[in-house]
Amino acid sequence: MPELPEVETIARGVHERVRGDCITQAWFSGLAPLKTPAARQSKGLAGRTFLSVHRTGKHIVCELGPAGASAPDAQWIVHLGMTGRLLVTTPDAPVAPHTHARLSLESGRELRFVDPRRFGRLEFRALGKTDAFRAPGADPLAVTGDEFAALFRGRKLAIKAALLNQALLSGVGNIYADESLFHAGIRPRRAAGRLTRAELDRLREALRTVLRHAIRLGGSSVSDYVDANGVRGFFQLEHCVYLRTGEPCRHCETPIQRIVLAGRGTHFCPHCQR
DNA sequence: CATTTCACCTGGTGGC
DNA sequence: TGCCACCAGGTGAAAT
Repeated sequence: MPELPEVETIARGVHERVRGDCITQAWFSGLAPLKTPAARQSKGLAGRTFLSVHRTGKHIVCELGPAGASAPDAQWIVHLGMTGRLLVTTPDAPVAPHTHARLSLESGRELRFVDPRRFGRLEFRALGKTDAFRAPGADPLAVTGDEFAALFRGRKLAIKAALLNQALLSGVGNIYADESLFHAGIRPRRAAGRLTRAELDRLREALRTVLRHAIRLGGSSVSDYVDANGVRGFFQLEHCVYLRTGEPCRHCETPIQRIVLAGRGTHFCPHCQR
């Protein structure tokens, strides 16, 4: 489900609702997709307070510590995979199928992780023992033009595949790769290293514009994505190519084409993108 | 090494 | 209605 704009929306929502709240108890289902064993997560989470929650790449990073502390001494890192949701609820709210984590909070609310396909990941890090979490790739909203161009230099793979590589850029997924390539007028199969500097500048600008616009609209709700409060996003209404196979291009009316690239459905306008 | 393919899961949709 | 093929926001391991 979630790419940078969706993860950003969820992280902001969770931050607003749980900051300053202390975790009294943590429960995990037997099938929970865990990077850290359940016992260690439960023990580490209980008694710690949410100091802040933010996004890094597609990861939601919860900074944890003693109540009122200025610096965190632990992190809870949530990756939502394809179908993960992070929801703040009342404790009596019905428990959705595939709920894999429930964190009871001192305020009486719960933070719940729901993930039908279990492609997500939950990780607990005690800082000092482990380094603070860092996304491997550059942030597409902060990267400079020179840095952006350098990411793709000499690479033979398709630009779409390069955009999806989190070690290069962190946060771009299938929707926003397709949408930004459309806005930059670039075919997804073009070799990344063969793009001109002007094209790369256009692509970086398209990414920034599309991602920021999507964040403003609360992300894309393609099937069932919702934010921390259970509210859907609206950016799916702005999609120009993603999941619009056969429909007319919004600029030139040419039917949108679908190919498979890097194992993912890839959508583009054969007329507007060269 | 860089790049590609596939497995990991459940659920929704559309054709027959 | 049922069955089946195919598709879906991601990513890491294995293969090339």
